[in-house]
Amino acid sequence: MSRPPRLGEGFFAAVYQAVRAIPRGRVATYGQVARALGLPRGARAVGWALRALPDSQARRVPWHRVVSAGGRIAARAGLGPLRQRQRLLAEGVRLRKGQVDMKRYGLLP
DNA sequence: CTTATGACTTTCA
DNA sequence: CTGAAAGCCATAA
Repeated sequence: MSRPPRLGEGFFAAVYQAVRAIPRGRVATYGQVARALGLPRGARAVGWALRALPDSQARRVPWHRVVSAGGRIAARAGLGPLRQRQRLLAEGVRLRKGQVDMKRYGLLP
């Protein structure tokens, strides 16, 4: 049987896999994830992939551990930012002025 | 093929 | 600290 066309199969999967590798209680930036994928300047593309993250996968992909440069929670429509904040707090990530202290919780130095 | 979009990032005023 | 602008990347249309 032939496979159905799977757009962005590689890239999306790579992003999700990289995000799954972020340990509980730790966070990484979009830029760091992009780097891990070999795209030093593909931060926006990572955001695109997470935006397209289906609820089914959201269960096993810790998308809330991905933040913007400096530890800020990326703004977007809906309750996303609020839920992200709650999830982070729930696993012990303290916020400093609404931002994550990357020195302490950043996965990478 | 060309445009437009967005969970980004960095630089500059 | 704010905010604008430009650069970047994968997709969507």
